[in-house]
This record gives sequence, C-alpha cells and structure tokens, in this order.
Amino acid sequence: MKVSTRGDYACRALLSLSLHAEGSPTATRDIAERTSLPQPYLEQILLALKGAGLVISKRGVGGGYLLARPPEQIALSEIVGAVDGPIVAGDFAQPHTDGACDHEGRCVLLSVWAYVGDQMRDLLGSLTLADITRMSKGEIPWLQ
Amino acid sequence: MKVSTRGDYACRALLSLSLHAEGSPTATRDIAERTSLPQPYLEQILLALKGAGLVISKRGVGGGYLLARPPEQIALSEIVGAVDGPIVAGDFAQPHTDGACDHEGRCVLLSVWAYVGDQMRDLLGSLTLADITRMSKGEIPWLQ
DNA sequence: GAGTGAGCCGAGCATGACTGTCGGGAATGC
DNA sequence: GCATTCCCGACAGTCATGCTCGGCTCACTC
Repeated sequence: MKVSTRGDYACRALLSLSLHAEGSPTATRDIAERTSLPQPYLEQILLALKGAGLVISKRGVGGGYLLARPPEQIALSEIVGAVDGPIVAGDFAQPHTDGACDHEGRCVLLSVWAYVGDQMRDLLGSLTLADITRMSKGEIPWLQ
Repeated sequence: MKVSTRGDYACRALLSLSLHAEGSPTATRDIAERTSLPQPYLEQILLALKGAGLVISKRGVGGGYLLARPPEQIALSEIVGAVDGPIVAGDFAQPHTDGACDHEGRCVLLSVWAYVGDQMRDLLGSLTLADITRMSKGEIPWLQ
C-alpha cells in the first residue's frame, strides 16, 4: 500500500506530540506550526486519530491533543491504518464466495497480495512512535 | 505501495503466458479470454510490459506475445513496476535538496517510507513468475 | 499485391480518491 | 458572556484509475 500524505502527516503530527510531550495538551495550531502542515487539514487528521483512540482531546481554552498511550505502544501501522484505511497491498474483490476460482490465476495472485499486505502490516507494526522519536532525536540511527 | 488492478492484471496475463508456454505467440484476445480481462485494457498493459522488456511481440497473422525470459527470471517486482511505476511506500518530494531538514520529523519519516518501500521491493523481488506458476498448478503451497 | 489478422498508439471519458478550504456549531474555562 | 479550541459537514479543484474507441502499421498468406 502506498501511504498517502495523510498517513505521513498523521505520523508527523504524532511525532510532534511525542517530541513535545509535557503532560499538557498541544493545540492544533501549534502542531501545524511545528510541522508546517496546513492546519484545517491537520484538524481532520487529528480527528481521525482520535476516533482510532490514538490521541485524546481536550476542548476549550488551553485545550488540544495528547497521546492516548505512551509512544512505545503506538505502532506506525496503527497511525497509517487510522487515516489511510486498512493496510493492504491491493484492494480487490473477495475471491470465490460461491465456489472455486473461476479464472486463471486469479486466486493465486489474491493470496500473494494478501501475503504482501500482511508483511507490510507486520513491518509497520514493528515500528513504534518511540522508535522514530528516538531516530528524530538522533539517539538511534535511521533506517538505512 | 498499493498494487493497482493494472499490476494485478499484468501478473495474471504473464501467468497465463507462463501456464500456456508453447513456443508460439499467444494473441491478446486469447489471453483476455483465459483471464477474463477487458481486452482493450489488456492491450495497453501488454504494451507496457513489452516496453519494460518482459515480453516480446510478434505482429501479423499468428502473432501475439511471448515471455521474453524464462519465468524463473521474472520477478513480480518487475511486473508491478512496469505497469504501476516504481514500487515505493510513499511518493513525496525529495528531502532537503538545499540544506538540512526544515521541519520536525519530516526527514526521519521520509527515511522510514524509503525503508518500507525497499522492504516491499525486496519481497516482490523474491517472488518470481515461476513461483506463482507452480502455486497455480498446485505444485507448491500458497503463501499463507 | 490484396486481404486479413494481429499488434501499435493516441485520444478521450467517467468515476472516484486525494488534498485541501470554509463556515459554523459546541464545549470548556476565565 | 466571551474567547479559545475542538468538532463536523459541505464542497471544490486536481489527478489517478480503469476502460473504450478508432484508426494505423506490420507481417503473413493466397
């Protein structure tokens, strides 16, 4: 799956929250400034992240967003999945709901795409927000 | 990257060629019938595959397409790359061409997406047309 | 050399996703 | 009651995708 800019933006926003975690909420505007993302768009994204339970929000003056869990417990797969939909390698119709494969090679390839999607999900699942936070701080080397 | 229906179609077409390899070219119409893909669309795809050097064509009566190489030497990454463009996890602008990272976490995530794209390319590069041909024939088990 | 079967190729088109913007409503705290 | 901030729906512009159509070109055969 190709992660869209939404997925990238979501990760950058959460990374920003992780880098400046001080217990108090961070306003959308501040996140937008720090990451230089378009603020209204970022609002939508944060809303989706809230819906997925990755952040919690606080309204009113002094409100904003907080990570719902420690960064070690937030995988990139969750972030991307929350804003870009399920992580799959190809979104095709389900195979043979009523019988066997009707056309040459169709189902074999569907299984291949499913496998690739699984691998991708595993990979993104093994990377946590804490990991990229440490990378960002230079504490651990970047992925080569 | 999400493989589009084009990528899926391309693989199915080449799989069909691999399954019915008899030395003589196979016409687009026959491939379309066997795979039940829309023929005009399939034409475009085969043209792209030809451009990538994966198939060779023969014009005129009795013409059609042939695999340019034995199936063992055709990786899925090549097929998908030929019709869907380069296999990447996110097609964002190149980072810091003129200096350092300007915005928080941007480059770290770019490196992450690049890494994920590499992993995906490796995975698809390790699967050959011969593999899925054997899977299709039931000679080896499907990927789980 | 005329006809036929096939690949080649460009144009076009409908649909939907993606990337945002905008305006207003609702909650919270001073 | 007022400012601040999240919440939410609508909408618009652009682009990729999936696919069709028509005609050209090449090669083989009779």
